[in-house]
Amino acid sequence: MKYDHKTVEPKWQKKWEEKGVFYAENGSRKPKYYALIEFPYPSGQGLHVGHPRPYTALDIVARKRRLQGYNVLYPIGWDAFGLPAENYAIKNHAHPREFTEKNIAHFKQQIQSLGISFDWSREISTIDPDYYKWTQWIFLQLYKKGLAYKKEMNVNWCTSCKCVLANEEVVNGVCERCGSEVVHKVKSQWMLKITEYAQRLIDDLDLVDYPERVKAQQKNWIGRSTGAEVDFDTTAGDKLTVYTTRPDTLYGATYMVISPEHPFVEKWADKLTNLAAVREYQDQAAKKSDFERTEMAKEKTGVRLEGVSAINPLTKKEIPIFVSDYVLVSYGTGAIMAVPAHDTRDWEFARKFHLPIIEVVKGGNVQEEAFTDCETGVMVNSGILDGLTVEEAKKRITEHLEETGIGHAKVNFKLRDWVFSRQRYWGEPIPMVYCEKCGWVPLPESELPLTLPEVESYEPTDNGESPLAHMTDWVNTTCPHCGGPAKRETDTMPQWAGSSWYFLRYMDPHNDKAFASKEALDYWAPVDWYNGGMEHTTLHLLYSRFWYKFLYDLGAVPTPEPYAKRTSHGMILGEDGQKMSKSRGNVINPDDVVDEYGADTMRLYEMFIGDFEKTAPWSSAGIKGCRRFVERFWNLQSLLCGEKGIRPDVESAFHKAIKKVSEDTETLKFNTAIAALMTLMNVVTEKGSITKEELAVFTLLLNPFAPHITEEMWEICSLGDGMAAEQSWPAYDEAKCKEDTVEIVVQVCGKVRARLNVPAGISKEDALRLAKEEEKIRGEIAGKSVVKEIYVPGKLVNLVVK
RNA sequence: GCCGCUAUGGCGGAACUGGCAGACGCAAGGGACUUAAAAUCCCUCGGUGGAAACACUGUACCGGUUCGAUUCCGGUUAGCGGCACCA
Repeated sequence: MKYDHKTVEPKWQKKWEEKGVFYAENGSRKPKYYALIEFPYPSGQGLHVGHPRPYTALDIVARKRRLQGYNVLYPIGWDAFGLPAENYAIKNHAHPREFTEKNIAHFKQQIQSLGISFDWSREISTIDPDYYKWTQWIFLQLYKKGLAYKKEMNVNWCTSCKCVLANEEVVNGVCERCGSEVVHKVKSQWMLKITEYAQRLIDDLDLVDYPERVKAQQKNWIGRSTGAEVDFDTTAGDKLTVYTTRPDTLYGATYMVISPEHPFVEKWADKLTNLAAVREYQDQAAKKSDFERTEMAKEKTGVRLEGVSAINPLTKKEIPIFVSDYVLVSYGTGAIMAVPAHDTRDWEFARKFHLPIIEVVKGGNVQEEAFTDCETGVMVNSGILDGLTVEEAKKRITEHLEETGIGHAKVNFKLRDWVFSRQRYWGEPIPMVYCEKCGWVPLPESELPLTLPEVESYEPTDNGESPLAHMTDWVNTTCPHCGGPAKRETDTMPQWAGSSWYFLRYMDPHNDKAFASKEALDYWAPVDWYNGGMEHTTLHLLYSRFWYKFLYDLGAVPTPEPYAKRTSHGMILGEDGQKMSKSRGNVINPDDVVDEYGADTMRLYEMFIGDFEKTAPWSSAGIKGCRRFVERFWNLQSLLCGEKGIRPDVESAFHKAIKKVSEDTETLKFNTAIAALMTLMNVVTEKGSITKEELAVFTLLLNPFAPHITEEMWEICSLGDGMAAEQSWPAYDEAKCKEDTVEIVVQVCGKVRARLNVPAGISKEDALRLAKEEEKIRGEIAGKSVVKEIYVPGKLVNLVVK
């Protein structure tokens, strides 16, 4: 009796859809459960075998929750704006929308063939004007609260995409997407003040259940540090303010450095006797790309500002000021006090420029290398601080700075504001208008959505303007404020905009009065379980937490954090252990797998492949093993016998399996859950028969993993009323998970010497007595004295002899 | 350099809270069925010695704690991910 997945799988997919079994209900009185996967970007390549891994994992959770009586929301949509569609459009003179919609249709058909229990009635797409109306609406709220602003700034510019990038999108000095060189350009950009939320984005990680590595990465990225700002007097008269995390080393500051972009260079121009050399250095620094700047990091460079010097506020000594690109304009005050004895970079610089190195923390040899240890040292050469530990000195000096007005304690973050404009067509238009008289004016909310106009050319311009800039009819408008002539913003939003709030739209996707109703938000928020890739930790995950917190402050959402629990899946590699790619020729197409083995086998295999959180190589032999399991399950119907109920000799096997599967599906251990089902299969086939009740339990346990074959089994064996998907999750009895007799191990001095079969509840005394009576053990302990007896209930006896 | 993580058979991987290392699956070898093959079923399967019972040994490496360590502690090595001149 061969199992034919090609007729069974489409049959059930159709039935589920017709009956709407997976539709979530708003306003239900049942407890809710919201499971979420990252909505895909519908690329031209179609579905990858990596996609079904997280989809199946949360599908198992969602299906199990439904069987447990929850009203489950498990939605999907499309993150459909994005560069590939625009590039395709440029190349083929087609509209990016057509291309994207074709891809969506393809993705949808592929995903539906996997039997994932998504609620398709809530499908959304970020390119839908009814959707991006609310993306624009949120932007307007940010603007109204002063969290969106336009600023001339030095931005990352991808030379190939001809577009600015957020800091998060620059990886090793090149464009994250295309790998091309990234250079600096001064441009006027819309910015979002994510820095305003830096502290809360760290603090509220305590409220959520995320993997430690995700929390650590976000904290790292936000980069909080504590220290002090200190004012140094200069011979030019101006105070030069620096930020330092080591105010304790202030007595050791022997020179200062400002970044090449620091405004004081301009301010002091007429006082500098070597202005030409300084200008030359600034020009060189400006020309360097991020990549070059990182490469050059090995060798320190710089120029002294001749004609101006600073005064160390504690030692009152005059110290030189340098300009060097090892100081970044964007962090702290763009200027530092250099303490070569206790900072590696300052030490290198001091060595190169023959500057004095003064030890202020004892413990190392500062002529050999910088001593940066904060734990062991004691302060020296430091006036009021002498004899204190570093920690004490930090506290003492900060008090002193505040008393004398020289400085104050200060917290700094590495996190930068979010560059929000893109010089591209295929994104949400930014709903802002520029009026000569009124400046930037937001579009009235009643005019949303501001839709994308049809253009003829999608080619971005070399001067850095969006293709929309050519659309004079669209660009020229009237000022909503004064009614005079005005121009629209022609930059669009980044792809991260639509994905920063999509999970809220699923709660109430057809609402035209609000992004979601209060009732829907109160019922569904927060997301109970959100699974997604590690690569989004400092991008999407951080951005969406920021937007959600902003909405929380507006009173628009009910909880401080959007996602109660976050997990991450590992990638699926090619059979050769390499990342799948066309050029390596190791790509597995999910359509082929579904066609040959069926969706159930594919799902089981992707869950059985290994630790869910780790990468795992595809194995075509491995998937055959899962197909074998599916067929063995199918053949259980031939073992059906006339007996009733769950029979005593297999009862504990069933209860153990229910327990194991129930628990493991909650902790991402899908591989061992399936192993438990395989073990149960071995027990049943060994026994050679199965009752209807036993088969019903088996079928329900397997249902979340392999939904199609289990529905078919449920139906043809008449295992109960309705569909398998409409039943209740099997319950186990802890007492019945235990066997009547257990095998305990008898060790002598920690080495296994015998095994005993004893009744499960045996007492310590009986176990020890039986162990000592055992033939083998008697021999081992004869003539020796037992100095210690250890008994671990139901597991082992250990006799320590001398 | 900093932060986080990992290391177990031929392979993917199990092992609760310190208690039988290698569950489950794959591959391999042997056998049954078959004219043959596929499929299916049965047996073996970390290493060394042994016909076998069994013994010794074994979870990257060195050391420690413990009756007992894959698990805890200290150190080393290798690999993965993130950040990186952030003062």
